[in-house]
Amino acid sequence: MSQGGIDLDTSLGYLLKQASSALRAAMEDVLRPLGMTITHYSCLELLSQRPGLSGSELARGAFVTRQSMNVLLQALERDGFVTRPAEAAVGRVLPTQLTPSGRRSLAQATEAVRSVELRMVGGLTADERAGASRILGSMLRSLQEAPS
Amino acid sequence: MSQGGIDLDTSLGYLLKQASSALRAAMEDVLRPLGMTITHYSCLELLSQRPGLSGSELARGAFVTRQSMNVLLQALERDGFVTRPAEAAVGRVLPTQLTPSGRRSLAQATEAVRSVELRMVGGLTADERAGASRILGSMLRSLQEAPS
DNA sequence: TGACTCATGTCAGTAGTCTGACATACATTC
DNA sequence: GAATGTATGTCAGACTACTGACATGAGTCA
Repeated sequence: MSQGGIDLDTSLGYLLKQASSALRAAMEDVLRPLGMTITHYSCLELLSQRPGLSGSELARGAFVTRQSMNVLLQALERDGFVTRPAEAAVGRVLPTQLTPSGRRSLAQATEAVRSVELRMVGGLTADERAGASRILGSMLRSLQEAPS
Repeated sequence: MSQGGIDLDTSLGYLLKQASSALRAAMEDVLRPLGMTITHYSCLELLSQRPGLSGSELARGAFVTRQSMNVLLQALERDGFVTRPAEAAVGRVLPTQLTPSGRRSLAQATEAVRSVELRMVGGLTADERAGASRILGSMLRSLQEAPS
């Protein structure tokens, strides 16, 4: 039987949460002037790199439920940033595409987010960045395994 | 002028978000059977290690607003997990304490969360854990600096 | 002392996300 | 072919955490 709690000063989990929270706050700060939320930006960025993604796939990529993504997609479609076919060609999947307007909107946001990411890794060497990538990947895979 | 978006496959920011999201999901999975949310657990764990913290300090430690923490504290007080003086001894600060009941409730949650953290760092060597701590700390400090 | 700034606790309203539910379409299995 | 399981899109309601706002108390400085 272990004694005592989890030492927050040395816990990797708590540090991970701190870093992630700071990143989220920094991204919100630069996206707010553009009238964009993080989920909003994530959706456009995903569509830019993987055109034709379905709503469910976008939801997984942006770390929200497909219901939440659906609400966002309807707004983005209404505002002319994305297009979806009225009916599914196969199954129920509705492949989504960026419009030119959506691409323009994304371009500003990408620059803003890039500046945040550059600031975040600014103090790291190339080796440290590679190490961070490898270690975070290992932590991610371990967490995704079946719980003991 | 930079061209193209942010490559999600190599972005440290996206990887950080993935890892944090997986950690959150894993913690929710083990805390749900105990009828506890992450914020709920975080509040108790903070109080265990730093008795007498104010609501605002707890909010910062748990990464929520002081308004949200206030709602939670009122519920925890009502249910007998924490106690707060009816009036502030100095300023407006209401120092919060765990009750024995709160301590018992926390003990189970701590074990559950510890198992998640152990699984997360299970594939890492001691050197890698130290490296992760140093690198995440650097990223956190960089993000907390004034925006360029 | 008085003006100013800052931090805290709290109330109210709002926005974003979640859970629950249902219908539909494909894949797998017997 | 029928049954089952899995994945998707969507609607509705509930909930969580947020922003905005206000009052109060302490510290700072002229």
